[in-house]
Parts: sequence; structure tokens; C-alpha cells
Amino acid sequence: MTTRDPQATALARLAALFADETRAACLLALLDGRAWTASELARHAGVAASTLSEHVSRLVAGGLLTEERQGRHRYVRLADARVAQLLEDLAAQVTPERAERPRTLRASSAGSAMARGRTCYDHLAGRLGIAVTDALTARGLLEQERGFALTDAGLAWFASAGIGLERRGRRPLARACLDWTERRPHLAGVAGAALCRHALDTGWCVRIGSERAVRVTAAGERALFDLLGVEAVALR
Amino acid sequence: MTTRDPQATALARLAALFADETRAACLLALLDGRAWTASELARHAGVAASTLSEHVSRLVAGGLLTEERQGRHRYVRLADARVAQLLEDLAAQVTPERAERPRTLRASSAGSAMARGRTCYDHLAGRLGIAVTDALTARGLLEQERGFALTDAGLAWFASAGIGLERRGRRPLARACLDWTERRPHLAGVAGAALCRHALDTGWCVRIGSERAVRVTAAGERALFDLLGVEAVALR
DNA sequence: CGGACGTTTCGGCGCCGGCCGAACCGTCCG
DNA sequence: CGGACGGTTCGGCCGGCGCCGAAACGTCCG
Repeated sequence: MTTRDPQATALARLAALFADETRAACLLALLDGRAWTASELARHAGVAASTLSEHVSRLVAGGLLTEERQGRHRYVRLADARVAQLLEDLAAQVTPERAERPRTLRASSAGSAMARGRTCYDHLAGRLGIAVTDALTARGLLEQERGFALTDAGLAWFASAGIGLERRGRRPLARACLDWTERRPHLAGVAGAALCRHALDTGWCVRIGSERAVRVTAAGERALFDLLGVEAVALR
Repeated sequence: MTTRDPQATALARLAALFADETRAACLLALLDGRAWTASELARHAGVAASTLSEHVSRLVAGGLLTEERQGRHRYVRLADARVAQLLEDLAAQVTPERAERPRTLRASSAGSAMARGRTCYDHLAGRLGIAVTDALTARGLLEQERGFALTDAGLAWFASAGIGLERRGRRPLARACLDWTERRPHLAGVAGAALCRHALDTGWCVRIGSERAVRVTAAGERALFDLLGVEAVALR
């Protein structure tokens, strides 16, 4: 007891950052990959600004968030893709039991927009994410049966579509991310991020309001069908 | 504030299970994939049996552990591979800063045995795990550059070596698991588990004492060289 | 049957951490 | 310059949780 396992200590300390409902709500909100101000998070989580300030400070100190100060604002975002992945993994573990039906119509429609298409940190999720992942797989661009990897044809497809895949650090090119709403894996990793970025840059999708939900535009439907054979009906 | 996000609640509740040093120590110990009795865990964690009993009950109630009662013993193990993976992910996030040097000779030699070879829930890790993963990759049996997947040749190799790969559930055939000591990915998933099971069954490796560390036998060195070209020096 | 032993329950203690409001600090802008 | 506003710090309150030891329970075994 005098000599505790330092790994256990560190693990407990890390987990403690997630182990508070207010902080968890903030982290899940930040899973949209964008920077939020402290007061936005306070409103979102329903706590006083002072309370939230302390939470954010702990998350930053713990390496889960990075901050950028601009004038009187404190912008904060998830530190990196590793943190986002960890958060996804925890959320995925938890969501099976989230069988509760939404109570209000507003919550229900917001939920269905999220289920239709959303960002998951820096890649696409929801039926949109699944449709793209399935289309890539059906065309032999992505291997799912024996793991999760791009094929030769997949590499060529990204190149021909003008979507650059730059390897940086140890982040894998392709990675599976379990979809909360679909209960199936969708494409994450460098390729997932590049595809999502391209989709938003070229207007295939636009964000709905200030939340994580995205909507596929008419141009996007056309492009997804032309390039991947994604039927518009799969996005409804 | 009256209507809290149920997902945030569930996430915080799950994380809270990891957010205690004693529970974390138990979970890390259970990462050897075997069942421990409550009193073994109490001794390992350095707390009273009564204290540990409550911890174990919480972990079982939270779905992280499953229990088997045999007579007056309560055996407990990680609930499934998903839990083990989550634990690995959390541990991997934490270990980079674990730069502390071991203090005692005993801890140091135990540490070096663990670094040489160990099990990580149900697959091989440490230099042994890395050596096997590298050998598979070098021989074109495993694809790492574009994700983490078995190749056609890889499937054939497992079949010819008499190592069955039965897909059950959604567990991927091949998956990357970040090695704590080597800071590089090693093979996990169905293939990793099958390989580890085969290695222990056929006597390629034996467990050292009652811990997670494993030792490669002379027969194991021969087999690993013959089948995969693994040099014995990579295992030292 | 009776003692040993693994486990659990219970009461009680102490600490940590989340919460708020009030005061304060900096920045922005009219 | 002065008010508005975002953010932070501080003190104080409260609840939850981890810890223990004592007592009870169940099983095993001589």
C-alpha cells in the first residue's frame, strides 16, 4: 500500500476527468471537433460560469483539452485525435443501454438529424457515415472483413478524387469507429478525416445550426452517387 | 439542468468505475485475462477484503467484470474483449508519462520480464508481441500501412499453421493494440487471441509465476523461427 | 459438529470534489 | 472614460465515496 502501482494511479486520474456528468457533457459537445467558448459550454451543461471554468481548467491540465485565448474569450477544443478516439470508445461502450426514447418533439427531431448525419470529431458518422463506409467497401476500396484498411484501389480512389491523405505521426490511415446510432463501424483515421474535410469544403455537406449534425446538399448527393454510387435513399 | 443528457450521465458513471486507484489496480491486474479471487485482488491492491468486496460488486454491477462463484470463492474476470480493449486504450493514453524508473531490483526484474513478453488480456504483448507482429508484417501476412488487416497470405498462414480463426460476434479478425512498453502497435483481435492461445497450448510460451509475464520456451523459439523467421535475439 | 477461512454487511469516519454567489480582473466598445 | 461582458478566484456548503474493523454468513473439511 505504501508502493502503489503508478500506472493505476495515472489511469484513475485520467478516468476521473471523464467521471463527472458536467465534464462528460462538455467533452461530448466538443466531439464536434470545433472550439467552444467557456460560456457556451456553461450554458450547454447548465452550470454556473465559475463552476465550468474550474472544470475546463482541470481538463486542460489533464491534457484532454487545449485552449486558445482570444481577447476576453477562452476557446477550448479536444486536444487531439487520440483524445477524441478515447471519448468515442467510452461513449460506444455506454450507448447500447441508451434505449430511452426522447421525450420532446424538439429533442426527437434534433436526434433524428443527428442520426441522419453528423461529424464524429473529424470524420462523418450517422447514416451518412455508414453509407459512405459501405459504399467504399462495396467498391473494393476499403477492407473490413480482415481488419480495417484501405486497398490499393482505395488509395487510388482518394488520389483521383483529389483528396489528399497525408500521414502524420502515428495516426492510422484507416480506422474503425463504432457508430452510436447505427451500431456498426464507420471510417475514421486519416482517410475519414480527409473525406469529411473534403465534404465540408466542397459543400457536399453543411452543418445544421451550431451542432454536430450535418445535412447532405443536392450537390453532395450527386457527388456521392457519381463517385461512390451512394443512393440518396440511404441518407434519409 | 433539469433535463441532463443521458449519454453524459452514462459516460460519467462508466468512467467513475475506472476513476479509483484501487479499482484501476484490480482492472489492470485482470488484464491478464484470467479469473482472480476477491482476496487475491485485495492483497494485490493492498486494501481490506471488505473494501475490495464493495469495489468488485460495483465493477460487476457496472458490467466491467463477470463473476463465477465456486464454493466460498468469488472468481472474477473482465467481462469481455470490449472491456479489455477499453482498458487498454485508457492505459495506452496514460503510459507515455510513465517515465519513472523502477526503484527496487525486484520490481526492475519483474518489469523486464513483463517487457520481454506478456499477455495483454488474450493476446501477446511486449517484445514478444512486437516481434511476432513485425514478422507477420515482414512476410506479407499482415497489412499495417493502410490500417491493420490480415492479407490473403495471412489467412492461409493461419490455416496452414493449424490455428483456427473463428469469427464470432463483431470482433475484428485483426486489430492494433498499442504496446505500453514498446510504444508500437501489436496484433490483437481474433487473430491475436488465437495466436496467443495456440502459443500457450502448444508450449511455445509458458506463464511466469502467476502474473502476466510469459517466457518463450526452446520449442517456442524453434517454432517461431521456422514458421515466421523470428530471430531468438528479438525476444531477449 | 466445530473450527478455519473466504466473503459480505454495516456503522462510522474523514476527505475530496462539485456547486454556487460574490468579488475581482481584463477586454471590448460606445 | 465608463459600462458591459467573459472569465476567474475564493470561501463556504454539502453530498458522495473510499476506507476500516467488527460482526455475521456460508462453505469446506477434519
